Amino acid sequence: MPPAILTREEVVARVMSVVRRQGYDGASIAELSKATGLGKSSLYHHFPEGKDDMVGAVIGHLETALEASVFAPLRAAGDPDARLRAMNDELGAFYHEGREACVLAILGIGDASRSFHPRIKKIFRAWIDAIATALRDGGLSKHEAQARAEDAVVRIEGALVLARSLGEPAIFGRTLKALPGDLLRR
Amino acid sequence: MPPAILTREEVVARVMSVVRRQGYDGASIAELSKATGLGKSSLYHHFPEGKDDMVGAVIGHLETALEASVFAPLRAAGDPDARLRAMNDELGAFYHEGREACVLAILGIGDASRSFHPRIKKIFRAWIDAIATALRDGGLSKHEAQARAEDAVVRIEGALVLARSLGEPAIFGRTLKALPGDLLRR
DNA sequence: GTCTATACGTGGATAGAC
DNA sequence: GTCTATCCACGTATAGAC
Repeated sequence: MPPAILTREEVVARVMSVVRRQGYDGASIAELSKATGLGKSSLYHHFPEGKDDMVGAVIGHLETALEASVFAPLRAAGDPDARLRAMNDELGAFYHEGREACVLAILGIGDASRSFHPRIKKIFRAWIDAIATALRDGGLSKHEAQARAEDAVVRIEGALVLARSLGEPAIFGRTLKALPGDLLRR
Repeated sequence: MPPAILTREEVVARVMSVVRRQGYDGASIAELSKATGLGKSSLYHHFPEGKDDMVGAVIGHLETALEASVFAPLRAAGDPDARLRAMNDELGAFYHEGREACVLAILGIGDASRSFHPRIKKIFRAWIDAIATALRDGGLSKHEAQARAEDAVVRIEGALVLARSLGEPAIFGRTLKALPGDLLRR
């Protein structure tokens, strides 16, 4: 196979796609090889520590991608309601309007991938804090902003679970749509 | 090993416990054997179709247990607020106050256990419908009751995801506590 | 950087004695 | 109903040629 058709980013994206659907244990090296178009040995060349390395790269991607496209805009200046709606747009795309599961949830729920929990935890914390910042700018008290931000992530994650479990992606869209108003209500 | 120390129910409960923590693919037969105290062959004696049979029994248990302890009480006569609080009590115990993950979510999110999706779906639907019944009795319109009931399950599942991902079981308790008031608000 | 070939453990599942 | 022993496929990972 010709060298380097895919960039590392694209490879990581495809690994993520498999982990999303199959979970950590279900994402076999053979599957990842097929999904990336790289032979097993090529995968090990790029990720010397093996599977943990591959999944770790996925988390690394999430850390930077979510920070750039979701968290930073939530903390930036501007109308809080608009910032929340911008988050919704990014999430809608990221989760394919509710058709794709959340890697954070898949890795966060189980004991299997416990070594990743600290990083998963940090991402969720950063997300909650970023939403809370927007809500404070919307005039809510520090305490109320934190509580509602937590509830926001709860609802987003829950909507993804239910959307996939029921085979009704629309649940995710409905949940997102209600968020800005509910969160900023006084 | 002496015969029949555990009833079938207890065996199924232990299988559930492993699936909850390890997921479908992560729950190996060896692990299930250890958790139940039954040798591999004994497990296959009780569940001739193998792993799918074991997990299927877990779902069967959930179907009857949730119906009896959660759904039926939600639909029964009585004060709607009290019925919702009774649900909370059951859920608190069932999920060990947020320390245990939801088997329905674990099996519902991924593609691995796709054959179980129809049954998972039915359970979630029954849950939403039962909550909606309580909310209609609380004076909400059919449409509003259905929408809020869906949101209730969204929040419960999301709270379980976040509680485990953050290692903060208390998130689950807080979410449950807010539910009855939020759902019945006019 | 990619490949083929392979090592070695563990996966799910079965045979057959007791 | 339980056990020991075993089967074979597939899991992760590595060796070494190109």
